[in-house]
Amino acid sequence: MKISRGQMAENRHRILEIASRLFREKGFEAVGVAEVMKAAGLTHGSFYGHFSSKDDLIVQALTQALGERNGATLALGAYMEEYLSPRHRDNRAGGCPVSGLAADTLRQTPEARAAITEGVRAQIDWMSEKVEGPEDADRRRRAIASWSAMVGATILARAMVDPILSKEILTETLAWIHNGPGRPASALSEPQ
Amino acid sequence: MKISRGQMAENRHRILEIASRLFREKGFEAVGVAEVMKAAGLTHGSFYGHFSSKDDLIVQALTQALGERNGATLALGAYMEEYLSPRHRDNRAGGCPVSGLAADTLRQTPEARAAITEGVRAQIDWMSEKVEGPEDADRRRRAIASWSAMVGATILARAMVDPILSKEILTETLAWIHNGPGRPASALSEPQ
DNA sequence: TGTACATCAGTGAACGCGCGTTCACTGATGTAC
DNA sequence: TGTACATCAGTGAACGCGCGTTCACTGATGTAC
Repeated sequence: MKISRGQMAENRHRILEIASRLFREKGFEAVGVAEVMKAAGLTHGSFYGHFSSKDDLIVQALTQALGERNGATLALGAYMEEYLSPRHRDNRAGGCPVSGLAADTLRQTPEARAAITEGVRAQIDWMSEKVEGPEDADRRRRAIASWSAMVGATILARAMVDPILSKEILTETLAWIHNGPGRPASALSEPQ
Repeated sequence: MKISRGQMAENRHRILEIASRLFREKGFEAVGVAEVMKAAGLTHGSFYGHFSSKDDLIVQALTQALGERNGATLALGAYMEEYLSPRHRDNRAGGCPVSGLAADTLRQTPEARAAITEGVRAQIDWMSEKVEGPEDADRRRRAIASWSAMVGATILARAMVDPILSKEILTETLAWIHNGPGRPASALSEPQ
């Protein structure tokens, strides 16, 4: 049956929210259209009233997730600590879509890759402004390298079966990007 | 028809080699058993004479790829330059299985995750020996952070649709991990 | 060394299943009067 | 404001397809004598 326009907009928003979380948790390929719609409390048939295809949903969900910019209000140091915490490592569904989906997106449509490209560009620009350094080029370099390390460490820490190695990757990467070489790890606050 | 024992061992080796390349190129989920067997010049039916399941193939192929340790004979600096080169970025099928498959492996069986865990552990140990630093703990920290940055930068550079941003991620990450902060990028040799 | 036969790697058709997508239908919404 | 009807979001069965896996069969290999 037909529903109100406001209800329909709400439904679309809920589908995107749920799809975004499921994609981050399981990857694009492992999540089905029917699974998303069921989790949104709808049947799979109405999916194509909202989106033209699963690829379309992927682009929309990715764009929305990238636009939310979770911890962007934090200071850079606090943001890095949160990003490289066990909490973020263990929160794939609600975590950063770049570390959760960058490797998956690489094999998706050009539209999806374009979405994550702009997300990464915005992230690097934002970090470049916040990071310390004598010149713009130094700050941008440090932002790019730190961001690469944050994404890589998160992906590696999530893949490890050994919790000690997993935690070590997070802690040592944080110490390196945040404090630079030479500062002892014990001087850092230990999250969790 | 039956074939000789030597032929069978050759076939098994060829299946693993091809599977390893296809997995790195397309991901575990996007590569089918039939596709692997066809690429190996066999029919899909004989697959289960070599492996107990697709999950078993994934573990075997991952273990073999991780064991090959491509550039481990290079000096660390040359290894980093090669790793963060456009050549390695564009050579997914023949490239490092960690940057190619770590994000995929996270959602695989515990056996596959255990395989990549040991690969990462060996990589960190190897880099810790080669890296410069006053104490063991400093060297290990630098190895972990550099490795995280190499994996993250490779994944990000592969996902970008903008070739300038993609190259910048590689170049700036290399400059940071290899030379430390402050050294101008222009002082680096430019691969390709 | 030569022969007879058991072994078994590979073949190819078939299976059950879940996927993305389509479509005739339903009935509440929103609008024309 | 009240009524009649066109619109269209959602429903649920159905589709074609490719997947991982199974299995009866084939015929070259390897072995017992």
